[in-house]
Amino acid sequence: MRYGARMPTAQQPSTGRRRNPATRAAILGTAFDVVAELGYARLTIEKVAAQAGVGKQTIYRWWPNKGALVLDAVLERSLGPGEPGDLPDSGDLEDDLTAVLVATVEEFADPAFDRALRGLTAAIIEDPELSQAYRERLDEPMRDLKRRRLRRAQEAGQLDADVDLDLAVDLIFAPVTRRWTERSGDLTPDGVRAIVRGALRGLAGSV
Amino acid sequence: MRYGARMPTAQQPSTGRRRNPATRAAILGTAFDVVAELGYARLTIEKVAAQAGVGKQTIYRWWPNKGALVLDAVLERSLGPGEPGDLPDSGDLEDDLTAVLVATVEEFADPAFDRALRGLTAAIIEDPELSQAYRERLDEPMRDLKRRRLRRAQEAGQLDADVDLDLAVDLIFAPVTRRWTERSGDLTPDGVRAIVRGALRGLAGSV
DNA sequence: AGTTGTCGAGACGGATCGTCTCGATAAGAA
DNA sequence: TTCTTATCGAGACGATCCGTCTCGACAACT
Repeated sequence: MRYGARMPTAQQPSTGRRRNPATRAAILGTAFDVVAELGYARLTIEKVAAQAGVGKQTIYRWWPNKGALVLDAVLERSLGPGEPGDLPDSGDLEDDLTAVLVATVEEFADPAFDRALRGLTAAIIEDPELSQAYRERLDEPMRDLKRRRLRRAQEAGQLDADVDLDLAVDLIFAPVTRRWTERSGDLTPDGVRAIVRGALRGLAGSV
Repeated sequence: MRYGARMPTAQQPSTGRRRNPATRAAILGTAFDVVAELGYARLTIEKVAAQAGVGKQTIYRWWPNKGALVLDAVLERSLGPGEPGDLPDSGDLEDDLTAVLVATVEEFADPAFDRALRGLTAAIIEDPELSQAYRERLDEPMRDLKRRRLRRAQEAGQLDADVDLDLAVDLIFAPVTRRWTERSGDLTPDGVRAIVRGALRGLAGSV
């Protein structure tokens, strides 16, 4: 299964009827709704097709499987048309990172978004190709924003100059993701701030 | 679906034929093999039953669904009969944590174990009840070992006395899990050591 | 000897899979 | 315009798997 070859964004051939953007939008919108309501395991192509008022073949023509469909659905819905802007930069790194993570946790609190993202995550874990597509289209762009904010912090002298930025991103953001996926651990604003503070100051800072 | 009520460890009634432990073992062993070969999505109860030489009903009698079956299969195979011993304590916290994480990464390198654990993780993300069972039977016991090691480090003055141990566990272990699930990031011994060092010293340690 | 629960086997109706074909339609090419 | 090509909705198809149910054999305790 190759992603990117017959993906929904494949280029048009020179002749023939063109793809209907409204159909694409209806499919992705319905796919998001279904995964948000039933989760990934109980999402079926037939259900999406019927609920979107679309033939099954129309879905199979553009997406190789459930995972690719859900990835596009989540991308379309969560990111929307706008370019992702930079992370906040108030001058206080700890405050800014906490704000970003609190906003993330608030998104998880929306049951529809929570279930949709869980569905996508479950699909990604088992499918290396989908995982790569996710990385390139969602994770890596977000990571880039985080790295940029951290680099500014280094320039401002708020972060050690020699720390690897990918390590820093993982240290700060991975604990929140873990608490979310495993449904255990403190995800309140205070708990999130403690993670940021711990990552910045270190667990053995005063010894 | 209630886990723990008709789980495989339910107590025997006073009379009637007893459950065959060999049958249970055959089912769990086959379930592990199947999820290790095909992954969770393509594992079916029918396949496990046929391959284990067992009636479908025998599986449905003891496990409510795929997820519960795979959880037991992984628990049985990975933990085995022995009690999980304590984490190493050489006196050097950084070395010990690095060793534990390197061992974890080496387990991920076994394709069978990798796929089985991915299958279980995918199931857990979408099923709150299964996630709770996983937490109680696998995650929390492991977490306890980690907390104990960290507490000894506090007593030895190698860790700040006021840090929350659950926060510490997440900071140290979550980054490795993230790199594994998303298949991106440095999982070499050096990369793992960098995570431990970063968590202990902090990203803004010398500013 | 009687009771009770487990076991392997497989039938069952239903859901969904992914492929295939159909007739209608739209858009560029000749 | 006319022809060619691709998309669209609809649904038939054989296949797999779901979860439930029933059967006859068997084992363990009363």
